[in-house]
This record gives sequence, structure tokens and C-alpha cells, in this order.
Amino acid sequence: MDPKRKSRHVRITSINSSVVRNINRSIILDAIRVHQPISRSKISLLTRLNKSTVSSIVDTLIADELIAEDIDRNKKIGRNPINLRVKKGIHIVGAISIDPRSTIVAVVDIDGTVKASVTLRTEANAPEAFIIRCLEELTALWKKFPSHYFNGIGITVPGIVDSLHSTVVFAPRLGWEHVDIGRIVLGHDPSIDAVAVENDARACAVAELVFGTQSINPANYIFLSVGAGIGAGIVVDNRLLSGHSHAAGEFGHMIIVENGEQCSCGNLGCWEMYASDRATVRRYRALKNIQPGVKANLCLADVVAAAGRGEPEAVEAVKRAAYYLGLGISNIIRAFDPEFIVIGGRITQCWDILAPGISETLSTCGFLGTRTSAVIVPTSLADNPPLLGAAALSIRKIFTDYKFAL
Amino acid sequence: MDPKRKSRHVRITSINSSVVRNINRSIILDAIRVHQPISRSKISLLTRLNKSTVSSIVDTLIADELIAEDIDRNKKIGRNPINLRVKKGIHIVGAISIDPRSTIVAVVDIDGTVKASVTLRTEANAPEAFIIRCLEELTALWKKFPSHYFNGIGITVPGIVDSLHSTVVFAPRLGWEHVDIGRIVLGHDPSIDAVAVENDARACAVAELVFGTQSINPANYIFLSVGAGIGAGIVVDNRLLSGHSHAAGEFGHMIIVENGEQCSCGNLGCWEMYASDRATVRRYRALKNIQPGVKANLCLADVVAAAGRGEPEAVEAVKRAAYYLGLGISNIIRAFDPEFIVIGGRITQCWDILAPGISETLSTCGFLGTRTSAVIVPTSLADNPPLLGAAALSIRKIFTDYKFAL
DNA sequence: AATTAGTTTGTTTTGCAAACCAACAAACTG
DNA sequence: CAGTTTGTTGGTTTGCAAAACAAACTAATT
Repeated sequence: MDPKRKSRHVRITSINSSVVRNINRSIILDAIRVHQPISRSKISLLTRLNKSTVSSIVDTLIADELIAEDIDRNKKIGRNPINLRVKKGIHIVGAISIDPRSTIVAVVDIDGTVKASVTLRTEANAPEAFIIRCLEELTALWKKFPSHYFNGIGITVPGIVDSLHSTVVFAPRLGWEHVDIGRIVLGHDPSIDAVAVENDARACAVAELVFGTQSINPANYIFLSVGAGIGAGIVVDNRLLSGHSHAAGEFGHMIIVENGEQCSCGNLGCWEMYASDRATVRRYRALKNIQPGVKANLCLADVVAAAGRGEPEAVEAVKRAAYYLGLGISNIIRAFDPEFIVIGGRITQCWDILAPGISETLSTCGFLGTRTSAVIVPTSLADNPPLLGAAALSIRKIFTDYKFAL
Repeated sequence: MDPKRKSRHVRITSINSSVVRNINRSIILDAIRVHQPISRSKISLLTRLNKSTVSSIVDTLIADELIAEDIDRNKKIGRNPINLRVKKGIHIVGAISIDPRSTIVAVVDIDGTVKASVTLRTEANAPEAFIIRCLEELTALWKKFPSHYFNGIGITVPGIVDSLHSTVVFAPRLGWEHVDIGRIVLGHDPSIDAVAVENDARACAVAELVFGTQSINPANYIFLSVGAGIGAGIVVDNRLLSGHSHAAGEFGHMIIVENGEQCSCGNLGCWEMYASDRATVRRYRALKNIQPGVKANLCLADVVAAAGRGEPEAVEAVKRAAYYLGLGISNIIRAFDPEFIVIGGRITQCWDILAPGISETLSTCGFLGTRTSAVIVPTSLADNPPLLGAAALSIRKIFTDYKFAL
């Protein structure tokens, strides 16, 4: 990409011609991404930009090898359009998805294709050394694609992340506090200028926008990540909500039962204590009368598998999870009134048990009886949503330089 | 104002020079509003717009009589700046605040001064006739200010409002459903082109931004309106959240107690059943052992008055309200992670009892022990927040033509 | 000939940079 | 001490560059 293009994502206080160009460029590139294949003419109609303006900007996009022409002949009357598509196999991004157990390092094409990946055991007790290790693995992968443009790295972490400063504020499950990933990456290799660090659930929300097959209207939409904890990525008007201290959407510690079970956070009755994977496993153990200590490494995958076989205790455990998920989701709907809620996590593998349970709870929590509720769907992202999320963080920067509304 | 200026608040799909001008104009006008008095030179530094650009735009603002020059001499070195201020006594807006009991119709200056007002008894059973009645009252008031520019009408309604279509979707306390206020106003007087209808709590949130004295950072902020029900206006990145079906922030029916008290909405354990004014009055009656039927019109004002006198039962009733308010607020903080939560409603009159109770509950719901929480403050708006909200809806349109982010 | 796609040319709007003018205070000067 | 010089800040003028636009043009197809 043209290195003369100034660093984007800077604080804009007013509009000048260069900002105008960049915004319109983003608008056109995004229109191509969403509507591809599309002709210059159609873009002009869609964006209300003048045909000549579209042509001029499209020229720069072709020069940057972000899009490619593709003359296909159709039988319509008039001159055949020159179709424009996002160019694959040219621009790649690095993606690192950190989880308490394992970390995946990958190289991803801008259409979401994982071109290469390695899985590492997470060494959380030495964050800096571990992140550098990941970067070295990434460099090794990247070297396999010498003819590609490298467009930055996206990193997802389960915890509270200050994405503006690329810093992990607090990640209890990793034991990390104030880990400045941006500084570590730049210290390791000053040539890497584009690092995006984000909470895993939020990155999933971005991925669902960038890659998701369910054509989600980006207006109001929440990605709910159900795992060991419960987190969420909230998208409002195409923008990711981050909150004043980067903790928006930390629904796991929403109080759902007054004076309920003691949570590790110190509160009573947190949602996590009732609807997380751990809660489901605990409930399953109780239903099966498995004593503590016995089958200590029983995990949600086992419950899901058992439910798949139709085992009554497992089905019941999932149904109870569905009930409590529904309870919390009803509160989320009250708060945000989203159009969609996309649920991610292993438990979505028994969607046929989960979905009716959630719906039933929501129907008894029907708001004022008449309101339409949000549509609840499982994630459409392939095997590893957080990894695609990490990739999406960087890819979105390519497509949308400027967030602007209305 | 120059009638040649094109209708604002239209859907923008791309940027052209006229959009640039309008955005920069809004930026400058808003800078003047927030930092007044301020010189052209300071605006240039603040906005990074060129001095000549600032001068040129300021000229148009002066021509539109939105701002005025004000040469005051100070002792600093160098040429004395020409201070710019928002011009008062020239531009006015109409404000109508509809409540189940009474409706206030007013003419408000752009600095928030109520210049004239009338209070009507709300005739909710005939919405169209009643709204026309309000418009006639407003016209009568408006005629008292013949030399002023009239900048549109803002209307607040307790209920779910589609502000884009100026329609009341559902207002149970008024018994209104699908009342197209925009159509009614236009049908009555086609010359009125600027009508803004909004939910009362949301309008208050806007008012707090436009008039509020506590210099609120508009990034993340929630106005919580506690009354017969509980509603909220949520501001994120300077933008009002409205939700997919215009019901974002309808916290009153958030479930706070599993299998709790039966609410009129059909659910069990809604927040309103524990923290609204009605709940407080009910609790007070119970504490005082007042039988049903006796003192039937006892209302929150009485409880507040009693608490002010230090009556133990009243103090206890307010304390219980504070506890439940804190419980719900903790969930709101989890969801939005706001910087401020501003509380409005009659109960804030006993802030000295309320605030410690809320804080205490929040401290026991401390998120992961280490996180900073939102700042809870009472509203700074004068006597009638919803009326100022209604005015703020129209005033904001004058100051901020385009909502744009980053 | 009709139709649709895309380019070229010249114009308009806008913001920008630099030089300029304006107004003031403090220091300096005869 | 009056007048002048210097420095500093505020605001305007002038010419220019970047961008989008409109309209006329070319291109390719039925």
C-alpha cells in the first residue's frame, strides 16, 4: 500500500480535503466489500458520489492492490460493466488469539481465509516473553508469503483491554494486569506499526460484521460469548462500544439473583454463576451425582456430547443453562434493544436444545407484551471465533479508516 | 437564519464540499457554545481549522445571528481578542413536555431560559385534539416574541418513541399507541418543519449535555429517570442510543429479582417493582402500617417531605429505594460502563439519604474489586427536566447539524 | 439507434499557507 | 515624560491546491 498515505486512526477535530478523500475512499472500498462484484457506475448510484470521483478513487484502490477488475460479460443491454472485487491473496494480516490454555497464531487473508496457523501452549506467567514468542512464530508463518502485503496484527485477550492504547488492563484468567502489548510488540520489532488488541468477545463482534454470513445489519447487534465466563461485544451504529474504563459488556458479573451464589468477584448472584460453562458442568455433575474429585477434568465438551446422545441429565443441564441465559439476555435486550444477539461458545453446539429454552424464557419476559424482541442466532463464524476476531481487527482497519456516523 | 441553507439531518452517504462546510460549521458553533467566550484564534487552535477558515465560518454564524461579537478588553499582552458568544434573545424553540397528569407548553431561549410557559391538564384520551391544543397554546406564546427566530418544536412523551419518524410507538401511561405526532403537527400547520419527538428520559440526557452545569464528558453517560417508572437516556460517544425498536434504556422492566414480585408487564421481579416512586410509597405505607384505602393519594412528595423532617419510616423507605436503585445501577454499569450516571426524579430531593445508600450497594457490587465505577450524581437541570429536554431536542439541532464520530 | 459504462475537461467549493494589517503592552529613547 | 520601537497576539487578505461535481465525451454492447 502506498506508504505516503498518512497514518490513519488519528484524532480528527475537523474536516479538510484529505479527510474527505479518506472517508470517501473508505466508503467506496466498503461498498465494494459488501456488494462485490460491483461496477463503478453502481457505486456512484449507491454512494451518490460523482462518477468521475468514483473512478478516481477506484484507481487508487487498484494501485494499492486492494481491489481488482474483473470483466465478465453478461447479456444486458448497453456496455458491459467492469466488475470490481476485493483482491484476495495479496493482503494478509497476523492474528493471535490468546486463551488461558492455548494460543493460536495465524496468517489470515482479508476475506477471512486462514492461510497458515500454529497452536502454542499459553505461558501466561511471563506475558512479555510469551508475546515475543508469538511474534516470532508469526514472523515464521509470514515468511511463507513473501509476495503478500502485511497489514498489521490483531490480538485477542480474554479480559479488559484498552484497545486505544493496546494494553491489557486486567485479565484475571491469565493473571495479567497492565500488560502493554503495544509496547512489547514495538519493542520487539519497531517496523510493526499496526497492532490492534481487543477483548475476545468484542473482536468476535467485529468478525461477525466483517466475515459473518448472516447479513447482519450493523445498527444494533450484540455478540454474546459464553464460555468459562460470559462477555459480550456490543455494536451500535456500526461502532463497537467500549465504555469509559473499557469494561462495557462485562455481563458475566451482572447480578441476576438477589443474594444468590457467591462469585469469585465478591458479589452474590452473578450471571456467570448460573449460565457459564462452569455452571453447566457443575449442574451436570450434580444431576449425575458425581462426587467432587471424581472425573475432575469433566468439561463442557463432555456435557455437549452427552446431550447430543440424548442423555437426560445432560439435556437437563443444558436446558437449565438456557433458562438462565434467557434471563440475562432479557436484561440485555432491555438495556440495548438490539436487533440481533449472536451467541458464541461451545454450548451453541447443542443449539436445538438451547434455542427453545432461551426463547421460552424470553417469551415469559416479553416486554410489555407487544414489543418485538431481538433475534437470537448462533455464531456463523467457523471453528475459532476469537482467532477470526483477531484477524478482523486488522482487516477492518483496512476497509474502514474512519468511523463516522450519519 | 439563511433559508437557502439546505435541510439538515438528511441521510449522508458520502462527503462533498457542502457537507464539509456544514460539519465544520457545526464544530465551530459547538466549540463556541462550550467554551464561550472564545476568540477566533482560540477556535482555530482548538479545531485545527485554519484561521481564515474560522473567520469565514464565523462570519456566516454572525450573519445568521447565532453568535455575537463582544469586545472586552483584558490586560494581556498583544491585541485584545474579539470574544464570541452564543447570541441570546434571538433564537427560540418551542417545548412541550407531556406527562400523564399535566403538560407544559413553553418557549425557551437557546441558552435554556424558559421565556414563557403554560401548564395544561393532559387529555390523553384524544391525542390528536390534545396535541393541536398544545400547538395553539404554543403559537399564542410564540406571538409574544415577534422579533425572534422560531427554530422548531421539541416534544417529550413518557413512553417508547420513534424519534426518526416523530411517532409515539407505545406510551402505556398515556394509553397511546402509534400516535404520529409529526403528521399531526404538520397537518395542523404545514409551516412547522422541525419537530423532534423523544422519550422523556432520553430528552433529559440531551438536556444534561446541552444545558447541564456539571461539565459532563459526553463520551459515556446515562440519565436515569426515576418516577412512576424507571427509564433512561443513554449517551455513548456523543450519540443517543435508541435501539432497534426504540426501546433501549427501558430499564424499568429489567429483572432484578428472580421470581420476584408480579409486575403489570407480566414479568416477575422487574426493577420498577422495587425502585420506582410507587414502590417507595408502597414501602412507606407498609412501614407506617397505613391500611389500603386510607390516605389513598399519598405520593412520593409526602415521603420526601417526611424524610426531610427525619421521620424514621420515611428515611427507611428511601434507604430501601437506594438499595434497589444501587442493585439495578450496578447492572447498568456492567452493561455500559458509563463515566457518569445522572439521576433525575423527585426522589433526588433527598440526595443526602439516597446517595450513601446507592454508593454502599455499589461498593458491595464492586466489579472485580479493582475497577473504578461510574460517578453517580443528581441532575443539575432546573425544576422540570423533561421540559428542558424537549427544548434541548430542538436546540441541539441548531448546534449540531451532523452527528459524526472521530 | 439506443443504452449503459466509464473518462475527460473545465468549474466550483472548500480549506490552507503565508503574508499582511491591527491592536495592544512593555521597553526603550531623546 | 511624550514619543518610538519592539514583541506579541488577533484577525484578514491573497493566491493556491485538493477535492468533488457537471457536462460533454468516448467505449462497448444489444
